[in-house]
Amino acid sequence: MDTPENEKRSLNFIESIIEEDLRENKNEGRIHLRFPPEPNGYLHIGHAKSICLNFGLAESYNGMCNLRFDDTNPEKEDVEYVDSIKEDINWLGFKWNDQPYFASDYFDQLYDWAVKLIKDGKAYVDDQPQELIREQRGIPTQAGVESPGRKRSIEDNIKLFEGMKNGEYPDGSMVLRAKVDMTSPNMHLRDPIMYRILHKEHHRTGDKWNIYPMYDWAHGQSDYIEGITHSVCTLEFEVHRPLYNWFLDQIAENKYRPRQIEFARLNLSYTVMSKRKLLELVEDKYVNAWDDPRMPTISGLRRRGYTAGSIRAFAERIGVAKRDNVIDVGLLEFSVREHLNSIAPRVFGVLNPVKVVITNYPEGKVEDMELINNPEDAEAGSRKVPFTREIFIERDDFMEDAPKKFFRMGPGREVRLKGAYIVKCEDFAKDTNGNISEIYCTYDPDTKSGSDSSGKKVKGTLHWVSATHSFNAEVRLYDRLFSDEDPAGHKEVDFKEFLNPDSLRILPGCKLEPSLKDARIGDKFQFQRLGYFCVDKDSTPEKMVFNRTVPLRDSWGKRK
RNA sequence: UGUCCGAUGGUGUAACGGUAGCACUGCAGAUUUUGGUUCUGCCGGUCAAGGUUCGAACCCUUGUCGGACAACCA
Repeated sequence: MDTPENEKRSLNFIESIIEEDLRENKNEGRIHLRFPPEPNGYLHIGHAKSICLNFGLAESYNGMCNLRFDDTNPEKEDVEYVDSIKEDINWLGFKWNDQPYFASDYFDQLYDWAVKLIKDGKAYVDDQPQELIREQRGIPTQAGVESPGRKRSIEDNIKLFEGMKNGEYPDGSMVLRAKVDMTSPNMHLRDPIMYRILHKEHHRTGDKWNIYPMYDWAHGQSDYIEGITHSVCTLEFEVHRPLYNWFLDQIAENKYRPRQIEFARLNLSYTVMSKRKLLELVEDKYVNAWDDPRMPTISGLRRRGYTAGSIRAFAERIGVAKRDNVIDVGLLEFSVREHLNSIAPRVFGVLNPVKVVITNYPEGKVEDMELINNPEDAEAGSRKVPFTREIFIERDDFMEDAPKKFFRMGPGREVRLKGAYIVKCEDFAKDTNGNISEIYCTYDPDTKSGSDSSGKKVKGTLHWVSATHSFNAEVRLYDRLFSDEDPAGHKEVDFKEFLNPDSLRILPGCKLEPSLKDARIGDKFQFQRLGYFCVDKDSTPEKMVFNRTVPLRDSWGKRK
């Protein structure tokens, strides 16, 4: 702190590698990363970890980070996804170097390099059926057998490969394979497929190509073209690294090589993180959309009310390493609360209202009570909230037979109405079903907030809204989408079996203080004593809709 | 019977051969006109066995456990 020159910030293993490279002046000291999403789905919190890592590394080491779309599979990819991905990265607050890059921009170069490999005797066309190729590959514990295509002449290979490119052959009829080693214990080195035939329109190259490169043939080469120095990816690509390096060695013209570094992907408790499963939830309508506030997508979290800052703080807190990990979803919630606590204006909203009549308060009288907007932020100022004879309080804040530790309202008890008066409960009424229908209180005029001369001390303070000035709104309460800690971790049980039936509760008749009428979509508030809420995009001038981002910590509710 | 990777409190993550620290969670207390925030304290950990060393979470060996790899997906 005061001795920064002596203090060594602890580094994660990737930072250690980078600093060592810097010391050795590798790549003339350039630091250049990339975030390479496939545009086949929406980004989720796991991607956020990767985004914060890559762009964050570029920021802290004065380097650059490219956004590159890994768009080599037109069967799954779509512009809808590239747009959402750009939006999400922007929203998180990161700037990519230059324009977004696309692997599809390198198709010509990739093709030329493939031809070079053929000419070098390092690649060949295989026209065997897919099943045969798979069989010949063998299994991890047992070597594969070589394809007859390996013996084809260079001339024939060139001709066939050209034919593939020109669309002379049907889908699946042949592939281009690298000639590496069918006996390698690493499956990825057993003559991996470089190109497949796909007569499919690509969202950027149109119908120009009838063949598309595979991931392994596209990725490292793209890194090379862009001058990437550190190619950071997740652990499942670790076994690809020898192939990544092999391909680079075939095409590189100097000693520069991008270096692939793998880290452990994020797992969150009570959450599924695979794109396939998230897509299934959307397509089969288990949730309403990709940005459903229950989704772990960046767009879902944004709509839920999460701030970019809280997600970045979360990513910082969870760290980066190579061991498998499951982060408690509570840590993500902690991160939003922490941020929202410092910035969210406090307001009154009653979710489950019950009417209180203050019998000794004059009918028709309105007092504007001065309420602090945010005790954490002196700049936030204050606002006026109207107080009247009839108000609403939270149904949960009243108990007919209240235990000793219950600090709220009950027959004969005194509580403070925050920012207003201390009231005493004198009586209550029930409807025919036995539910409390009205509560009758008296107030003490000497206890007005800010000018209390009574000397009274009470245990409980309640939020409230004026029955005549508040307005109705819909509030949506969210709970975790899955009831199991690891919904995707059960071999015998489909993850959808663990869907929480109460993940969304809609409260149609909530009562909000009048100042909230001016709130706009995305605005965030602390509904005092309840939690953090934001205005949902479903809001209309007639009916406002609020999402509960996260409840406040509740040491009372936990105890019960 | 294959190759690669990993193993530090309940959960994450540091310690780079020299006092096992930090965050979240949990528990206890203080403050509080939010049972919020803030503050204080506490509980709790190096997978196992050998070896190297004055000294090992860290280096070596063996074992155990976990993960990844057998799409014309990325």
